[in-house]
Amino acid sequence: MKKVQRKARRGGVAAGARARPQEILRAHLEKHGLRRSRVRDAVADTFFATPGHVSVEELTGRVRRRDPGIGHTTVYRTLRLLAECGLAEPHDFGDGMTRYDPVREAGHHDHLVCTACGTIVEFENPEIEELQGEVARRHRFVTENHKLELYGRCARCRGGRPGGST
Amino acid sequence: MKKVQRKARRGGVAAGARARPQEILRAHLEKHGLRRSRVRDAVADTFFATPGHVSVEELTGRVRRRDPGIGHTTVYRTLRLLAECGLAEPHDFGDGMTRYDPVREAGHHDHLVCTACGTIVEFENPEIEELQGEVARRHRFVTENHKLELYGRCARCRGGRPGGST
DNA sequence: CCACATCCTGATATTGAATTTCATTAGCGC
DNA sequence: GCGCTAATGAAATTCAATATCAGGATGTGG
Repeated sequence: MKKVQRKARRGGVAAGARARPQEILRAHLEKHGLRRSRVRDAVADTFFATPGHVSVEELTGRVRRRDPGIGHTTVYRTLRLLAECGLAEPHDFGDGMTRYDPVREAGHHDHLVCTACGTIVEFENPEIEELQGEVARRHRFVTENHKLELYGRCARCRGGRPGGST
Repeated sequence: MKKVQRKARRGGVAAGARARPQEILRAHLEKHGLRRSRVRDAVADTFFATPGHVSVEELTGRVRRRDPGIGHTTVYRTLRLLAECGLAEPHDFGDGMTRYDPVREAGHHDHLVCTACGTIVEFENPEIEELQGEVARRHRFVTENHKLELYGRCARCRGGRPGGST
């Protein structure tokens, strides 16, 4: 009906990614006849040195501390590359821009987002994943991807007050 | 840290909404010193007559079939109003625009999205909700909201081929 | 080491959803 | 009706994301 898959891309090496990120990227480049470059490396290295959930703008800033001339266009492109080979995962946490998570280990993780301070906490929960699989199966879907985000207020932001629940 | 709550708004009457939507909206307007208007009613009525997951653009089209002069600005504003009193729920399914779900009954529902044809299927799963609650509690969050979306290919779009899984 | 085809880069322009602005119109208490 | 104030919608604006394109970098074959 529409073009829904734009963001939810996923490339070759995905679920069981083990080799070092640089290796995976290099393989991906080679496979597609793409070239390495100083700039590309700078963006990728910087990306993997961040704690996570960076926006493109933030990452551009970080990269420029190392190499001031780098354009945001290239950062966008490199992040897309990383997303294509499963090394970066795009997220929309509702603040108007896409944030990218570096994918370091195999396990998928989901997020708790504090609506007050913006803190993002990661968690894994195999039981939920299992139930999701059941739901998909029941509806005859083959899932490629999923996202789960819980929005609320973290302990610090509630600062003592009790508060409700979902 | 940032302004994360822009989209994930939620107003007064929320979880157990029972009264007719029009009543809830009217109460919300009165409470905030806002006025009813022909246009507002047209947008709200049209919205509740849609099957769901409409984009603003689509809804504007539908509303204009009833009242051609209506501007998209007003549709945006009215949807925000509806979201504020818990009658509409904004979603980002990754196709570049926000889609709104009319909230008719109490139960929260989540979505299966086909990445091929764009079909959106709703489902409810109390067990998952329960596990989500546990996760939040474990991290000392009080959740206000959550979203869970499973992306994959529906039976029709797979057209026989088997395919993998998450 | 060089030439060349091709990819990469980044300034700039463009897109498109969403919001703001603002002059005008409409709702509502009196 | 009167007057206050909110609502409306055309137009302008914002802003993340993408496209364009001239010039630079890269790697290959000779």
